[in-house]
Amino acid sequence: MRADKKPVMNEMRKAIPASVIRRFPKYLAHVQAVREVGEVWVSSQALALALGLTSSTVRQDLSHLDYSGVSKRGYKVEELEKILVKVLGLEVSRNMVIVGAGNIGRALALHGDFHRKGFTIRGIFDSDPSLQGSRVGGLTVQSMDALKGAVAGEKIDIGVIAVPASAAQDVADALAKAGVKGLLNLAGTHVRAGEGVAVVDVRLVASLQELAYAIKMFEGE
Amino acid sequence: MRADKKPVMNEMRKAIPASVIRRFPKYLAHVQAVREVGEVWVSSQALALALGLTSSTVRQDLSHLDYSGVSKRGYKVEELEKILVKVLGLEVSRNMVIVGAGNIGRALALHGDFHRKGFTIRGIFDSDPSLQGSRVGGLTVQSMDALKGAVAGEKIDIGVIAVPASAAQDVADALAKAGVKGLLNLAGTHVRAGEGVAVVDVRLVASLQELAYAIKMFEGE
DNA sequence: TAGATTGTTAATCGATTAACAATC
DNA sequence: TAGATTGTTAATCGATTAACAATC
Repeated sequence: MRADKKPVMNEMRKAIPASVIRRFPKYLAHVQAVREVGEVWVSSQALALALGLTSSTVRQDLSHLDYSGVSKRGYKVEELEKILVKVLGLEVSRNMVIVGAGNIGRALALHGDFHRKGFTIRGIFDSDPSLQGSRVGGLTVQSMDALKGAVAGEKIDIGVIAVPASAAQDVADALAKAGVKGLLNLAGTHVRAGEGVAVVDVRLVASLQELAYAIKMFEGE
Repeated sequence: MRADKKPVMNEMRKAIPASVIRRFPKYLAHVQAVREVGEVWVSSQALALALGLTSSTVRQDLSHLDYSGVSKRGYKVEELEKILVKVLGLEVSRNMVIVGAGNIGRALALHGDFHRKGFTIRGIFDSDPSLQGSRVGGLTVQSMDALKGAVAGEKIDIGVIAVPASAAQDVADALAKAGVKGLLNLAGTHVRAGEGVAVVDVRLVASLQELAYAIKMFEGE
């Protein structure tokens, strides 16, 4: 005996599948590139070719958006960009902190692209006292004790895990406890996070291992 | 009228699905971690819990390997590690070059983890003359003209694309022409490569945008 | 107009999950 | 031995592709 479904689903749009959401950033990057080159229209064919998909997949994906293309012409580049930005929630810019001031952590802190795309790094932290106090771009490496206050005080949404695998789960826990809502995990291990904290893995070594497999296959075992 | 299938498929093992191959690095990382901690056996349950999978998925995945677990005990950590290393083709170490000596390129060049995992960076290249000649760890930034010779001379298997999106396809073409068999793409755009060249994307900005979506959803639109 | 391209439905394909006999 | 865990088959679920009427 289950509870009935809501009799009227007012304004209830069905969720967009994760597989589709993961492709949206690719569409967005392409659409921004062609806009800068002055294109006004882009077809599902052209998108498919540029992104290594089928036009059928493209049309299916874009049908989840609150925007329709035009027969015979395709999608208006400017409109498509606008709606993708909106769906992904990119009109608001997000603040991040990085935990781990090794090579990777420091590089990410210096990487201008993130800021340009609306993700601003507000702090960098490391448990190693010998790194604390050193400068990384405009930031100073702080101790882990300072994490909680910074996240609360500066409205930090995203924590970046740039520490060795052995420390990754502890850092994830500390970031979640400090109140971030998303974790970007560059450590090679899986980290668990509670309800209300999203985790996305950046597969650095894993991607190289994937390549190693592909290369081995090419070589014919 | 098609050609008949080979009547006898001697030693023909069916290909392992890409979805499974992408999970193998995660299994491997975990198995190495628990080995270092002294564990001898690991069950599909334990693996599932640690990696955020179901035990059913774990058993399906591992059934593609040329190794069987043991009823009541699970999988032998040491054996599982060995077979995963073998399947992924990680007994041979691979040489890489990095194209792009910006923050990300330099950080990857300095990142010791890759070497430790069997991926050694043999050169770093940039088209910007003001960067050429500068030192990055033990390497000197070289011009793009030097790329072809280096790849041929040093048996380079993998090229890392660490340039802005606008240059990514050109760099991919240059690397493929120079003879690499795999591309690790850190630029935000899709790159195409011919037959015999594998491409794996590292989703840096895309992952942040995925997080932005998840965070927007938590916040309730 | 004629032709090209969308949005959508249906078909196919593949991946995940459930279930359970075999087994140590 | 009894109980726990594997390997595998079958069922389910979801994602991709094909096809085509609607349309500008």
